[in-house]
Amino acid sequence: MRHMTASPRVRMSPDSRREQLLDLGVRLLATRSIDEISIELLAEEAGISRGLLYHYFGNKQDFHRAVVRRAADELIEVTAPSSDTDPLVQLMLSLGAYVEYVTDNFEGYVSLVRAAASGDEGMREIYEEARAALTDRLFEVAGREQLAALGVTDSAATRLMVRGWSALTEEVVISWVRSPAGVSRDDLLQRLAHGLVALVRDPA
Amino acid sequence: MRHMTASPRVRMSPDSRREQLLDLGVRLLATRSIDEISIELLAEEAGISRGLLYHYFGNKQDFHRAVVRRAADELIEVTAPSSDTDPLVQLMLSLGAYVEYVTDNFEGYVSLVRAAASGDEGMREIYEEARAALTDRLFEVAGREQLAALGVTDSAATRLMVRGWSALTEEVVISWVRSPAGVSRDDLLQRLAHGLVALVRDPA
DNA sequence: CAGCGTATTGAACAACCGTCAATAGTGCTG
DNA sequence: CAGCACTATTGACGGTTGTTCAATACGCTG
Repeated sequence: MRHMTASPRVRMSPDSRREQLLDLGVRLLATRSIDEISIELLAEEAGISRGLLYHYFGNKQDFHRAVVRRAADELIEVTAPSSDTDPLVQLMLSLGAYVEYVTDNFEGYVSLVRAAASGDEGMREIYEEARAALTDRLFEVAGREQLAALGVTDSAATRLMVRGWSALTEEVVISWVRSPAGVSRDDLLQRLAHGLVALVRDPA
Repeated sequence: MRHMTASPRVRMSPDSRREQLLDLGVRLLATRSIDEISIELLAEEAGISRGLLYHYFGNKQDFHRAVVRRAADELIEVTAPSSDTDPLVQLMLSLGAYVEYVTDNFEGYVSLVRAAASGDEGMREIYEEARAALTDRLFEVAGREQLAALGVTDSAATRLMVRGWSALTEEVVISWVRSPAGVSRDDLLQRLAHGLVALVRDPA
């Protein structure tokens, strides 16, 4: 039963206030889509006036972008690459961490993906960066030689398919978490990992 | 130079009025995202009052859904399956038609995909149906035996990967149309088609 | 051409975004 | 410890857009 006491006025340091608002934004993202987070709602939930938000973020769009960026950063951090030498093992581990994140953080993750697909250009840019960060590191650890050994060469077509695989993975994992339908976690990871290799391998 | 004459009041039959509004909605979708189509804008563009829209559609959400449903139906119709017997040829032809549609109708298509990813549940439902219609027919024409010959059996895992392949195809085609980066149309189609087969084939 | 059904309007209300001058915490200074 | 300055914070205001509803007028019918 909070909110009963309309505390008079709390003056915080700009940093902690900003932090508080961003955290709250990410937390709210688990319950509603990004554009259901109105300034109105956020201000009330944070116990501040609407006007204050504009002291920290230029406008609603800016705030939304900042929230999404933070959520994306969390995702990237949590699914950080391990230090295994075998690129396929590496891939499986990363995928596993990713699946775990989506599982534990389902609603929030869905909101993140949705936000990325919104009309806003800057929003999509943020998400593109995050996606790139997630996939690029998979290829960085595997040297050019190791990739060649798998029948993979770097090319525009390859990059295109990797991008596609990202979209596939998102869709499949979200769908799987919603209803696994008897598909085991290991099977899922196997198919995704092998899928990437198959999609990216040079045509015979 | 329309809009100069604020024609006094035109009384149309409910059917043609509804049609006009939906068509206009789809047309506007080529220029802006779905939620940039405000009632305000639409009413002005259609030369009617804002209030009238509520005579035909319950609210903005309903109208947006109707517009997206219509756009999705157009896509399905345009990429209708041919009558070739070889499922792989069939797939290539369908994919070709799809790529052509996206090319000719780029902005509108992007808006459609974005709308589908919006927060609205009903919106996504509409899009899910459309996606299912697009992929299901690929598998219907190929009989169970033909699929078996390709090493494919129907299962939850298969359906999951098909769904993922849809997302992949969307992403890849949109990305390719934006910047082909030297990848030929044939190469694109080849990779998508082979990709589907590889993703869906039973694990060795 | 009068009358009727209903397509259509426009005013009114609500919710929300964004701005800005005024207010009041907080730390510093003498 | 009192006063001061800095600035975080507020609240009221104007503008846009979604939604409702009683009043209006178009076009058909007898």
